[in-house]
Amino acid sequence: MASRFNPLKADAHWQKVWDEAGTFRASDASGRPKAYILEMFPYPSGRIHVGHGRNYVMGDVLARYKRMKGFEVLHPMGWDAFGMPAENAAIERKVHPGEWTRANIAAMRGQLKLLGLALDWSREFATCDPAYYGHEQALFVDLFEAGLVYRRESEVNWDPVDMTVLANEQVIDGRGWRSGAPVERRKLSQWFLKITDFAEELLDGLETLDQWPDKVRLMQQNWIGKSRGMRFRFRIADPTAGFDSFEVFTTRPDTIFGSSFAALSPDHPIALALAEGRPEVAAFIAECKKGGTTAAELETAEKLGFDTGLKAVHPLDPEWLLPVYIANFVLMDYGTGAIFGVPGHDQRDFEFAHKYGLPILRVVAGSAADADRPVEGEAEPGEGVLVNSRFLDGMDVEAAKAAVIARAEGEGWGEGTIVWRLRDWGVSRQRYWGTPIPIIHCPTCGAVPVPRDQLPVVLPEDVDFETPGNPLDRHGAWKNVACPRCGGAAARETDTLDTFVDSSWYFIRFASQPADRPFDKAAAERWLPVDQYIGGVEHAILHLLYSRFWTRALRRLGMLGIAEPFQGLFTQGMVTHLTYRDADGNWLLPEEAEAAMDAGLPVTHGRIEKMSKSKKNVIPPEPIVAQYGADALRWFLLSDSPPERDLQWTDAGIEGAWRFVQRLWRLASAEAGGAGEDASLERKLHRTIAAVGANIEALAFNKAVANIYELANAIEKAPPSASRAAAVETMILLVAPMVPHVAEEAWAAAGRERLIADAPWPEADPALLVEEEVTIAVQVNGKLRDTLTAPKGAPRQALEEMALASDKVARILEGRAPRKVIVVPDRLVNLVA
RNA sequence: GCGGACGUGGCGAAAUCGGUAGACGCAGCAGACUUAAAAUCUGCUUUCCUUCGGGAAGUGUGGGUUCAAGUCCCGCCGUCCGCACCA
Repeated sequence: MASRFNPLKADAHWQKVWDEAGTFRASDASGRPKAYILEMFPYPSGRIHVGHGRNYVMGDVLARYKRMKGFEVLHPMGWDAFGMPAENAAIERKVHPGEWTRANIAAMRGQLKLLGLALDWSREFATCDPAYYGHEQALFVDLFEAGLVYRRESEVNWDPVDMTVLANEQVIDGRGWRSGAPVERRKLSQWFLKITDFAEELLDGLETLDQWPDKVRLMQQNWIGKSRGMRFRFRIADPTAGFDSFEVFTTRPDTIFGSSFAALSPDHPIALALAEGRPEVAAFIAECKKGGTTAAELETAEKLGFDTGLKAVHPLDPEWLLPVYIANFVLMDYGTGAIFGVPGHDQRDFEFAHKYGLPILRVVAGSAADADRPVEGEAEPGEGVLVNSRFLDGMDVEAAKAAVIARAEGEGWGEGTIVWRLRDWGVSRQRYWGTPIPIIHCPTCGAVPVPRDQLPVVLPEDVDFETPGNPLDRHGAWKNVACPRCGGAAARETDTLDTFVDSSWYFIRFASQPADRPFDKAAAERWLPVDQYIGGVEHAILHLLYSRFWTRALRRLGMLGIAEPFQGLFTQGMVTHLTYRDADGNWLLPEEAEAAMDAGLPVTHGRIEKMSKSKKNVIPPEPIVAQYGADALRWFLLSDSPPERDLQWTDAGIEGAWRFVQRLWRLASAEAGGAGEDASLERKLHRTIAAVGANIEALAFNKAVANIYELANAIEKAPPSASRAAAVETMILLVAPMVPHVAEEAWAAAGRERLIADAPWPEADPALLVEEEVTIAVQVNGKLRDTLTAPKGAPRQALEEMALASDKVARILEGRAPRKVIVVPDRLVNLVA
C-alpha cells in the first residue's frame, strides 16, 4: 500500500465510481425514510470560491451521514439563473445573457464536482430553462385565477441605474440592493402577489418552525409587523373639497383625550385635493418629498407641519375641535395615512407639538396623584393609569384601550383592528432576463392570462441591448399578438418576474419534475418539507418569506398539502480572508501585494473580509484541490470555527487539514497486527461514535472534527490490539461523510467490496458509553484542592470519606471538621469549612 | 431610537443541566530521526510568584444570588446584526 495518499488520483477515481453507480441518485420509490437536504442554490455569477464551498460541504456531510443512517436522501443542485448581472454582462461584453449564464453554469458545475459532493445531478435544472419557467408561468396563472395576483398603479421604488422597480425588501437604506443607487419614487402599473392575505398565517407559522434560528424568526416577525389598535373617523367641522371626514389608525386608543391635533400624510387624498386650489399647500407637499430617505437623514429630519385650517371634531366631544395639519412624518402606506397626535405620550407628536405650540396633555400617569404633573423633556409612552380622561380615569392602559374600542364600536364611529407592516409583493421587473409574465393586454378584454396550452411564453433570443431599457418592450414581433379571448390585436406584458419568484418554488421542482406540469402532488409531498435547508442569513427575509408564502398559496389552491417548505434552517457563516490595499486604497491580489512589497511600494493589510471579487481576496477551489485534494479542503472548511460563525481562510489551516488527511491514511494503512482487547480504547471509540453522530446531526461540525482528533490521538497512543485494529476501521466510517475520497480509498484497501458511501453508520454500544471509574473533584470552599478516582456510582458517604482522607484537604482544614459537605455523585465533593 | 446576538490563552475555539475553565486545532518553543531539508515522532505551551512541594490570579467590567458562576440576575463598557418617522 502506498505510504502517501494521492488525492489527485483518488478524487477523480471515486467521483467517477459514485457517478457511474448512481450512488447519490434519490429514489422516489424507496421504502426508506426520507431526508431532503438542500443548500440554497447558487446564482451563476461566474466562478465559485471556497466560501461557497463551505455551504455545500456542510450540506454534503449531513446528506452522506443520513445515507449511512439508512435514509433515502434527496440532495439536489441547480441554478438560480435569471437576473441582472447577465444583462449587465450582455451590455458590457456584447454576449447574450443566456450564453453568458450557460457558460458560467458549466464552469461552476465543474468546480462543484471537484469537491466530490454527494449530489443527485439527475435533477439539475436552471431557472432560465423554458422547461422550468414555463411551469412557473402556469403557477402564476393559477394564482391569477385564484385572485392572488392583481395589477395596480402604484408608487414604486425605481432604481435609476438598473432601470427597474425594486420590492420594499430590496431597498436598503433608501438604496437599491444591487446597484446601491438612491431609489426614486415613480408611479407605474405593477403586478402584485397578495402576500398580505397570508400575513396572519405567515406570522403564526413561525411558531411551528422550532428548527429555525430564533434570529430569523424574529426578523420575519418584525417584518410582518402586526399592530393591534383602533381605526376611527374624524368628522371635519367645515367640509371642503368634497371631504367631510377622514380615518386614522392608532395603537393607543386609550390616549384619545390626550389628543391636541390631527395630521395627514402629504400623499393623503385630502392633502392632494387641498393642493389643487392652494399653491402654498402644493409647495409644502413638494417640500416634504425633497428630504432623503437614508437612515441618517431621517434621524435628523425635522418634523414639518402645515396647518390646513381644517378642524376635526373629537369623536367623544362634539365641542372639542382639533387643528388638522399635513405632516411630513405621516406615511401614506401605513395604517390610514392619517393620525391623531398625542404629544404627551408619543415622541414624534411631542416634538411636533413643541415646534408648533400645541398643548401637551397628560392622560397617563404613574398614579392618580401625578395627574397634574406636566409632561416635560420627552413623551411618556409607558404604562400607568389614565388621568384627565373622563370615563377612563383610573383604568390601566389595557383596560382603557378596550373601553374606548367598545365605546367606538357601540356608537359606530370606529372599530378595533389590526394593521400590518407587510406589503404586497410587487413582482414586475422592467428587465429582459427573467420569466416573462404570462399575460396579454387586450384593449377590449383587459389583462388576459396566456392559455395553458400556449405556455411557455419563451423569451425571444434576438434582442439588442444597445438601447437602455427593456428590450422586450421594443420587440414588436414578440410583443404584438392576438388576444386569446377575442382574437383582436393585443400586446404581451413585457415585464418579467422578480427572480425571487423563481427561487420560491425550485425546491418543489427538485422533488418532482414531470414534463407536463410544475410538479406531482404526491411525489412532492413524499420529499417535502426540506428537512435541512442551509444558506446565508442575508436571505432571512426575502427568499425565505417569499418561499413560505408561495408554499402556502399552493396549499390554499389545493396543489400541495404542505404549509411550511423548510422544516430545519441553518444560516452558516462566511469564509473570510485577508485583503491588501496599495497606497491609494485600491484592492490588491495577494500576488500583486507581494510584487508591490518587493518593489518597495507601501502595501497595507486590509481588514479580514468576506471573500468577494471586488476585494480581490477570493480563493478559487481549483489550485487548492490540485495541491491538497478535495478532502483536505472539505476538512478545513469543517474545522475550527463553529459553522454559524465566520471562518478565516489561512494557508496554515489548509496545510493542517492536509496533514490530517495523510495521518488518517497512515493510520488506516499501517499493519494492523495485535490481538486482545483494549477496554479503555473501546470506550473511547464508542463515546466518539455517539459524539460524532450527535454533533453532525446538530451541524456542529467543528465539534465532530475535534472528536475525531481525540480518537486519532487515542488510537496512536494505544498499543497494538484487536480493539485498536477495529477502532481504526470504525474511524474510517466516522470520517467518511467529511472526507469521502480518502475514506473510500482506505475502505477499498482494507478489502471491502461495497462502497463506504453505502456502508451503515456504526452503532455505539450503550454499555461502553458508561465509564467504570470517574474522576471526582475535591473542593474546599469551592476551590479545587485535589482530585480522586472513584468507581462510577460510588455512594455519597464513600466519596465524602475519600475526600476527607486526602492529605491536601487535611492540610487546608488543619484538623477542623467541615461545617457542611456537598456531594455531587460522580462529579465532586465540596467541603465548606 | 427600537429589537436581537455576542465578549474565554498569541490565534480559531470547547466546556450538554450552575459542578475540575481552556478539550481539539493553529502558531510557537525544546528534543528525536536525517549528511541536510521536508515529512514524521516525543514533550512543553493562560498569566504571575515559587524554597520546584506548590501557591495566587484568571472567561469585557462593577455588583448580586449560591456550598459552587464562563454559565443565572442587575448595572456599565465594547463589537456585530436586523428594523427604522410603523402612529
